[in-house]
Amino acid sequence: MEKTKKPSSRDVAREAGVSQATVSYVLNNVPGVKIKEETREAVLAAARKLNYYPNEIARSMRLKKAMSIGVVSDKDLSNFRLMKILEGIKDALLPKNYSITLCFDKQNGPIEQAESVRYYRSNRIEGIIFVYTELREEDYRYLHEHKVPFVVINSHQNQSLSNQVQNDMEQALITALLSLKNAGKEEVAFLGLQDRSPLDRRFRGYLKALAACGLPAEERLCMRAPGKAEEIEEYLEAYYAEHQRLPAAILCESAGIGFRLLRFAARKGVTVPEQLSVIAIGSSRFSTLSYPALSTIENPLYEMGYTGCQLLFNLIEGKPAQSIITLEWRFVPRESS
Amino acid sequence: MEKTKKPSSRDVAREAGVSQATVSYVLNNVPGVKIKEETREAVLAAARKLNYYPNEIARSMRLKKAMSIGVVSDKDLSNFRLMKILEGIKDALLPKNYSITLCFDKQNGPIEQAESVRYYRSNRIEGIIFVYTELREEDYRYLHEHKVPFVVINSHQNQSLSNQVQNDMEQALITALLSLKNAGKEEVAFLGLQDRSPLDRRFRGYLKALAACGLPAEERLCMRAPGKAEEIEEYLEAYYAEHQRLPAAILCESAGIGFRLLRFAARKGVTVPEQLSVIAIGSSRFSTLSYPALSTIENPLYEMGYTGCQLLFNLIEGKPAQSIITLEWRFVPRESS
DNA sequence: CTGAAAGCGCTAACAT
DNA sequence: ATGTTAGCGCTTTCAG
Repeated sequence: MEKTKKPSSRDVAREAGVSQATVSYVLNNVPGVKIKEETREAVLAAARKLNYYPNEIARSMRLKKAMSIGVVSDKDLSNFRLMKILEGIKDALLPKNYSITLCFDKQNGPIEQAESVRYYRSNRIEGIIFVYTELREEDYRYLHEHKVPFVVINSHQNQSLSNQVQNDMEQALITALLSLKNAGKEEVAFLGLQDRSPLDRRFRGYLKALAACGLPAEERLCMRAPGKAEEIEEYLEAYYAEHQRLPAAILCESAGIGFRLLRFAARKGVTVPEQLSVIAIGSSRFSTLSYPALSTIENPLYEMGYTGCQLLFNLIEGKPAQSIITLEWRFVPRESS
Repeated sequence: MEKTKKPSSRDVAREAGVSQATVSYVLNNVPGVKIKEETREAVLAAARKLNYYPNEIARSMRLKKAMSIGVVSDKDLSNFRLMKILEGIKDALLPKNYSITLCFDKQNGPIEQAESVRYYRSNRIEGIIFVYTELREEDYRYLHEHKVPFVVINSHQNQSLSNQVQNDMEQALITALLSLKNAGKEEVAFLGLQDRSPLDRRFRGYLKALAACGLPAEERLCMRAPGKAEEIEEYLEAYYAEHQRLPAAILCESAGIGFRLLRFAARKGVTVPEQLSVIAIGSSRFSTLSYPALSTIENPLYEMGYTGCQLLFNLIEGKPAQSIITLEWRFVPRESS
């Protein structure tokens, strides 16, 4: 692929018979600089004739702005989440002509060696959006100390840390439980994994919503499986063997777990939603494709991306801004409840 | 976020008591340039002391290399595909220290106005990877004419066009059909959409594999639904009403359609795989989460990304390279067949 | 209203 | 073995 030399603003200037400065003025519509209509036309014509497009790298260099922001995700995140969030980020970026640089941070190493942070130090990006389940506290500290503009978009964070797009699922949770209650299902269990501190918030939300709805909270209804999500069907098997039945309704910690519960119910011949109502917390592009379609409580992914990005720009531009933003989840009933 | 001025190579030079050139030499390990161990140490020490990291923008500018490639996807693509491909691209990029710039092209407009192409013209990226179901022929022409380094990664393309990572599913298809035949299912239908020229290849592959396996091809077995994927259950309803039964085995055009067929079967009380075997063409992260888990014929997404990226680099660097690469699909049996 | 000139941070001849 | 120097393509004072 031979490099056909691209014209520079200098070439355009020569072609139009003006100076380079003038070219810059008209092409950027620099405010406060008046250009005679005649010269402006000449420049535009020359640019078109030569097929000129400004070199963004040179521009970046001069302006000392990378014109790009980095987006990182820990790989465990469902792709659906990330893509939806990316769409939101992109739309927020569009009017600014910024681009998205995808970063792939290794999860284990110290954050100062993460690709995203290296990119920032090298001026390749102006800020970082972490789409993480959880950013370690030491990483927060590091980023703050080094004045790296960043925001964290997540749905699991327990504490209210700064630079964060948070979300509130309490109301949606109550709406969901109420719909169960109205359907006569007074016995609502929670199914999740034991060792998942990032998702604890969901369990606590469940407990809180239970109380708000006047529903009983019993030990038997807290189904916390040991091990990994892949093994949850074994847990259900054991639970079923012990209790000889499933609760009337089960709220699942994640969509993945919801699907597995659906699998289990189908295997056991438990009909959903007649004998068992299932609702999962979290979005999935598969929700409408399972049988029955999975009712979910969804986080506003697109909006999280959009606002997160705006937050980041406020940080980059040093504008005063509230550094924690909260968005609402919503209950989307489908066939399984 | 106040900009704490970052040190430049000049600062490092001053600190180490050497020239800027020397700094560049040691930091880049320029081949053919010998530096006294002593000075090298001094430079390294100074860099560490000042917390110096080279400004990649300036470097890009000088080198006339953007150090980034653009990746575009038409939004209809399942996210799973894209993410897997991105991982492959990333790994191919890693040793080169190139980054990924995500581009979002509008699907309808002319390609010369697409973001990816604009980024290329502006020197923000050095080449483009299109993860497209189909790139229009006029777009191919445009890209070639303007000498834009690009490759297309897709699984649907009918014709053998250049700069493409292709794939061959014939063998995998035969393996799948054979496994059906061995299970006594001699009647294998194809379920897909009518108006989907990009996916026609799959249908033709089915026909070919059928012949190769000595299986009959009947009109009744070609289930081509009108309308969109969302409406396929209605089509199945009609088909069922007309024939009073489903074929013994059905090969689905895509994973999404496979899931919908599973839904339909569950609703009708048709047991899978006993009464009906289901196999879908395409990868999905939900294959293991449906009930029963969906057997699929999967394309080598990661490898497609990886090789696609290498192909692109050959183009960028002007190396001679075969411009069409073919990778093999593979059959992954699960519970539904 | 427009031009001349400086310089962003880096690399690579070319000198020494 | 290292230093000098000249730009890369752009924006932006500062003059005119």
